[in-house]
Amino acid sequence: MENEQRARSFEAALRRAGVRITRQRAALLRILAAADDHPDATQLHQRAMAAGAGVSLATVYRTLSALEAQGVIMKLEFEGAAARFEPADQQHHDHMIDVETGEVMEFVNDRIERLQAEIAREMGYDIVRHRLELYVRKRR
Amino acid sequence: MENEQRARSFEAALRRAGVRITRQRAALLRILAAADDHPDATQLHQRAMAAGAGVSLATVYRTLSALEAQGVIMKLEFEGAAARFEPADQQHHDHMIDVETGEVMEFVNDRIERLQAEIAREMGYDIVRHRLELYVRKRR
DNA sequence: ATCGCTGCAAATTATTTGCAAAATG
DNA sequence: CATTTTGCAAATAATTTGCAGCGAT
Repeated sequence: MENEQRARSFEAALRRAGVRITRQRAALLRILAAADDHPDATQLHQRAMAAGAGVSLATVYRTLSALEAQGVIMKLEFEGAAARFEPADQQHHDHMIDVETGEVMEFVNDRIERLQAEIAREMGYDIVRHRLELYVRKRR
Repeated sequence: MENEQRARSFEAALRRAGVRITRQRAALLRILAAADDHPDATQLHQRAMAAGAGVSLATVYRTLSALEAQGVIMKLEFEGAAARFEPADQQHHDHMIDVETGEVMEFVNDRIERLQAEIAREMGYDIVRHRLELYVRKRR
């Protein structure tokens, strides 16, 4: 499977930055590489435990911070919920959250991206990062 | 001053909804009516105390919840910070946060609003609410 | 053999809540 | 006067951290 491939590339990035790959981190990297549902710290902890990797929740948090600092994952803070995480090795995108089911979807829109940069520029600023979330409900 | 006017209109909305106007709430409403800097609960508490209104922080939180439920104020949850609040009697707008100073600015862009609705619609959803925040740095 | 990393439990931060007393409409 | 609302302190929830021992390079 290519998830293993992805996990290895994450490890490589970390090694390059001088971050040690421990048993716990290796396990979390594989779980993150396989996740496509934006899990939160508790879910990652449960998955790691289910996978037989003994990891404490504190270590999950510490690892997530390290991975975010290295640009391997991105932290997502949606309204009224624990922080969720997603691998960062993908195209930039924004999120759409179904308020009924909690499902998180991704979307890309270049026009919006350009308009944002334009707005910031007009006000004399450069965008460092941005956050665009659409809280939606399935149309009936 | 017209802030007093605004505070009264807030009170009217609450009375209409059967919410009691206590000394503490009246004080907070005036502080909110005069605030144009998106204060958080602690700041509102400090301002209320400074204004001589004895209010507990718990009451500040409970009042803010009530005001939000009545649509009098909006709660803003920016990255890595306590929730901030702003009066809701204004045109819809999004926020731009200077990552260096923490300053919060407002902006409106109809094209972005339309594009968002379009994106949701194309995916079969209706937008319930959305959040667009630009974290920026002053251009040099 | 270093120096970073982990587990555990205790500490933080922001916010919420139970309960008896106080205040509003 | 019937209900809300308040204050206080204790409870939560998510996340962070101190410290002593363990383990990766």
